[in-house]
Amino acid sequence: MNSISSDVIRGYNDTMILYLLMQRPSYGYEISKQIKQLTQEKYIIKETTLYSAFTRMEKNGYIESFSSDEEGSGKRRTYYRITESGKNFYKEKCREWILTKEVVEHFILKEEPYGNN
Amino acid sequence: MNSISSDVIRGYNDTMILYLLMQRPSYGYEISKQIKQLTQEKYIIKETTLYSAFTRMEKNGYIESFSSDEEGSGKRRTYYRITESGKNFYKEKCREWILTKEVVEHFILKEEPYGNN
DNA sequence: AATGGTGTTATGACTGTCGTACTACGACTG
DNA sequence: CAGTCGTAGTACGACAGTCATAACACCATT
Repeated sequence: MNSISSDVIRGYNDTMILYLLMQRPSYGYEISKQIKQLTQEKYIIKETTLYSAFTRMEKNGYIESFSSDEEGSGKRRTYYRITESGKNFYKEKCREWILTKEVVEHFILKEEPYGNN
Repeated sequence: MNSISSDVIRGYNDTMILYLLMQRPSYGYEISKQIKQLTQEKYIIKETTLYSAFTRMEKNGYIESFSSDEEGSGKRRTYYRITESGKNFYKEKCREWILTKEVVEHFILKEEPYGNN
């Protein structure tokens, strides 16, 4: 087992999604692909987690949805864009991450890279 | 607000507790004090969270409880010590933390220390 | 016609954390 | 000596985020 449990990443799903939405509006399937790629498959977000994050964050005013009235075909997608409030939330989360790192690292023992046991 | 939300630290409460139990057997109240001190009050674990972590981890075989038949007075305490299985779990969690850091940091923008906007 | 990739939604369960409240003992203090 | 503070733990029910499972729908390729 060398991937990441959800309890550990919990609380950063929103941050990840918002980070990607800060670059450009996007939709569920694309976001999930990007997370997979960026983390080299170390973290793969579950569909249900992703979509429920969307609805939660929309309810909180962090993102806004709009339909892709793309000229072309019938692929129905719901796009999301980040709001100002969402940007602020994201920045707060980034600050919180710095703190969290500090806190957690007090409780982590690093193994010797050339351990001899 | 400059402390840490529980969703973010969730999944590391166990790790923190186990870290402290690796140094010596201990009990709830002491553990909670130590976490508070070590993090300079940046993180304060809730009683209920702590004690439910104890019962969960004992059930999972990561820790064992024993009563303090301390010679002295009637202070009733339940001590816990870490098991071999608990040590392994802890080490796994440390490895996972390294991974998690890598993963999350892909999605974090660091603010310029001398930002000029 | 079947499969695989794209794209989303619904439902109900589970788990860890939390708020609130309570018990209990000892020591200090006004 | 009643009240408060620090120590130490437990009970209960609620809640939020994640998950497993499943289904729907369209398109392209085989």
